[in-house]
Amino acid sequence: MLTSSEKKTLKFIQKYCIEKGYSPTLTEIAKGIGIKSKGVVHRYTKTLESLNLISISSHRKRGIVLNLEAYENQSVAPIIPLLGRIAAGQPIEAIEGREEINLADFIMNPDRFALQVSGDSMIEAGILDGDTVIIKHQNTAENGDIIVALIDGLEATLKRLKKLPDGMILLIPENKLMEGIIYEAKRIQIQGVVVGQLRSYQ
Amino acid sequence: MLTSSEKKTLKFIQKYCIEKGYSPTLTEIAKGIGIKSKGVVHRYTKTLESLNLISISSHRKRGIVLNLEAYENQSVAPIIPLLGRIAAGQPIEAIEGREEINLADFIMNPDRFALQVSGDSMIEAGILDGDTVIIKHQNTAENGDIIVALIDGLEATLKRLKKLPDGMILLIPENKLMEGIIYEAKRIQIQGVVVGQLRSYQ
DNA sequence: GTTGAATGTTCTCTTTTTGTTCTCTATTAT
DNA sequence: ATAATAGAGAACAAAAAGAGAACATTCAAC
Repeated sequence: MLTSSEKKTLKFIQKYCIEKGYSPTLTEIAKGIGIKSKGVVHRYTKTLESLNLISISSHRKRGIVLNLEAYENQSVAPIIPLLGRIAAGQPIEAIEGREEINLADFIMNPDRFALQVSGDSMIEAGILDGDTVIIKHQNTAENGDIIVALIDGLEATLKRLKKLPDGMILLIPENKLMEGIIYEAKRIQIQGVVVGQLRSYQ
Repeated sequence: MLTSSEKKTLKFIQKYCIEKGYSPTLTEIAKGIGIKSKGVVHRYTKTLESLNLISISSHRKRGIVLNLEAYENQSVAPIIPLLGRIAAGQPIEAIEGREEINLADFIMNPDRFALQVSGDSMIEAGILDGDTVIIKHQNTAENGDIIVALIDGLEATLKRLKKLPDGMILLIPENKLMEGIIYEAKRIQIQGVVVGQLRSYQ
């Protein structure tokens, strides 16, 4: 098990390598984790090396290499490091306060369930064929929510909700090729609201 | 059988480990369960150890490790039920075999990290401004992969990769309003490949 | 090549934090 | 009354964190 300083050191190295494409010097690490002694940093990196988390080319400057395979057991939690914000044409920008993203917080909750999306009707909302959407089970929704609606108790569909002033309900697909359809409110039963979406590229 | 204080202690340790990825100190536990004496906490952890619920590395700081048994009754796994497939105009179709989706399987793995996306350059690939992408850290990629590329060791960007026959590299944004740019291979450093994407609507 | 600044390595020392072991007291249930 | 459970807190042991000096090696500029 790593001590907290060692963990801090590893995180700093990881982040630095991702952002810059080369590894930091001991002094840079020291500054990065808020201490003054590079000797101490050397001790930490040696520990990380002995745990096979990094490799060090002896005496080489910026000679640290991340061992990408070896991050197991580091965290039991569904937590992945959130390194920052990426945009075209700029270095990766740090996001203050948030250093990791907890998938459990992000999506999990008792009243949630997942649905796999089939079809292209929500493509312009960034929900593609094959994506998984996380639904919060509830019977009401606000204008603009993306909902799972049951039409006539029979057909289920994923659409954006708009309540019309005359009490009718408009279900809008997010696809230029398709048109929204207006229903009497009593024909529509709201099954849940989309609270998350995820996609795997593997 | 556990006393209520011991139970409280175990729960706190479990929660702490899940959230932080490392174990709490005795003082942190004391504070967490609302008492002042770390000596008392030590007694509780010793009991938990004797019941094989946790393991303690003697004298090590943050040396507590959860034992698997302590885990299972806790339903800690990041699992949400996967109810089926939804498409416009049909009842929700059950997916056989898969009844739940494990976020850990889905996205987590040792060498992953997350980046928050800023900008619209990948909008037609369903990656919107503000989404989080899960990156697998690797230095090579295949044609068609969406990659984090470092240009000239300076600018970081998220683009689709195309290796041209003449050894040049084309980075393609997924946005009709933007154009791909061709670079010499040596200017481009691949930092990772997008393996997942997620979005929260909350 | 030679040189010098930058960087990595190896020490020793001190301080701080944390774990361990006690003893003492209070409360509660049987 | 007795035993079990809670808790406070002191005293000490050990680990971890950190400073910093001294030296070795690289590497780029000359």
